Amino acid sequence: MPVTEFSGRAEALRSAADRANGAPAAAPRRKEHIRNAAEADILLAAEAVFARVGFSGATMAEIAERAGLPKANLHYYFRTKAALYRAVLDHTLSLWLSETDGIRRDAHPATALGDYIRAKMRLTATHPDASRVFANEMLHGAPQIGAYLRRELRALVDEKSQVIEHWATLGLMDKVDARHLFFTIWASTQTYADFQPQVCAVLGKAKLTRAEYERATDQLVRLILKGCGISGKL
Amino acid sequence: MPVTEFSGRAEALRSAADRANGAPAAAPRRKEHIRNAAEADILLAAEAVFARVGFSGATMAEIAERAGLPKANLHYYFRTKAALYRAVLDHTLSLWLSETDGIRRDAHPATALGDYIRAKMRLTATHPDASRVFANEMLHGAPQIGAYLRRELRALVDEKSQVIEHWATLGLMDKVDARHLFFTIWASTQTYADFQPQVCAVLGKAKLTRAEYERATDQLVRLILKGCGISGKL
DNA sequence: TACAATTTTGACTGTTCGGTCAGTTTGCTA
DNA sequence: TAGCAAACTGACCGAACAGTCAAAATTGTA
Repeated sequence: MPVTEFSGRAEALRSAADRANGAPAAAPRRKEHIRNAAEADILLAAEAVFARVGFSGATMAEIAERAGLPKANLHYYFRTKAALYRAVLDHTLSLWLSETDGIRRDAHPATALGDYIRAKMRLTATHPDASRVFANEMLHGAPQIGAYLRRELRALVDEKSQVIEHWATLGLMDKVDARHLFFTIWASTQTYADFQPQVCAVLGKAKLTRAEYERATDQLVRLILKGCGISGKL
Repeated sequence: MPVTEFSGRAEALRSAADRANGAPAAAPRRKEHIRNAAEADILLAAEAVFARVGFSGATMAEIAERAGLPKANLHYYFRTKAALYRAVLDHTLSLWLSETDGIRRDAHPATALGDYIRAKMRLTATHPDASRVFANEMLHGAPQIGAYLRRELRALVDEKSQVIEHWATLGLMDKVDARHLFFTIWASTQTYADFQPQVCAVLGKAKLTRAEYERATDQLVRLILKGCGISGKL
């Protein structure tokens, strides 16, 4: 679900570059795999570079080198650096959204919230660069995705907050401010990507191992469930 | 306690620019107020600009304009953009450190941790730009302050973690991984500065009010104390 | 007041980087 | 295989920017 799109029609037929650009008109179906492959390579390289040095710090030359093609070719697929950045952000946001599905009235908060935290942590572990690009955008005032946050994200959180309040009225958990609870969950999970140097320094490790992630996840789930007064199961 | 310093002698006599630079030799004591005032202005302006657009995005021209002096004058006080950035970071870190004083063996975890969280949140509310500059540095791999993290910060956290483990053996709280608990506290508080656009968007507010900060603080203190099995008081 | 050191400043420079363009190559179709 | 559109590329350009410099102004002091 790209942020920068307003219609929604025939989306599958248009490429990420099309969406981000305005772009060189529809390709005759067959050659699309070339486009798709090239775009995927570029997006991956761009994500890594944007994550490490931010938007202004990134150079098209470095992204090109990392993607293994000449700079001019980058500009063939993505007209401007800004367009490429938007495409990376769009790609990232589509990852972020789908995780809240388990938060439904008929679920039990222990499993629903526990699974949500676990899923969020897994995403952080598997896509740290995506997390960092997102964090960077946020840090700089969210100029690109501010509208998306106020629309889609806010609506989603409103809906899920009602579910949580419902659980509270059923006595399944304490009355909490659900929105601030989300902030806490998001922050506590993403910090393992965004602040990785700090985490590694304090733990005295060169990198975060699978085991360390599990340790962090277990403790966080326990802390938050207990903190919200959610008992073991059922 | 500046990070980039190794000696420690006669520190009060040397200015921030000296420390960051290598610098134009000691001034004859008397005129120092000019230096200090200018440096303070510049650091304030630089913090704001670095926070908004990051290191690479910031221009010396913009910082100069914001500080109300010509660009060349900036370079008189801080030789390079990198030196200025370091000075801002140093200034920020000195804020960050002193907050853990209340975490001592003879304190009760309810007050010690509660006060710590409250202090951290207050710092976030009063110095959001400092938080953002720090976050930015972290996000980009902490090239400047990595050594500091591995030395001072790690030692500090090791020490405080022992205190928390001690509390657990006394039965005052659950056995938790103290280091991960710190990560959670840091992330959950700083998110109100670093991810402010997201927070505001979800809450449907243009800016975070004093009341909203208090609401967030109260909930976070309650959540974490209860989550760690720390009972009301005494 | 004369002087020396510090501070201030506008003008200038070399470099880096986003973006363009004209021309070539490649892949598909008839 | 001819023809055409898409994909690719090296060379180039102009703007933005960090950093320099030489000279002027200010400040403290003897």
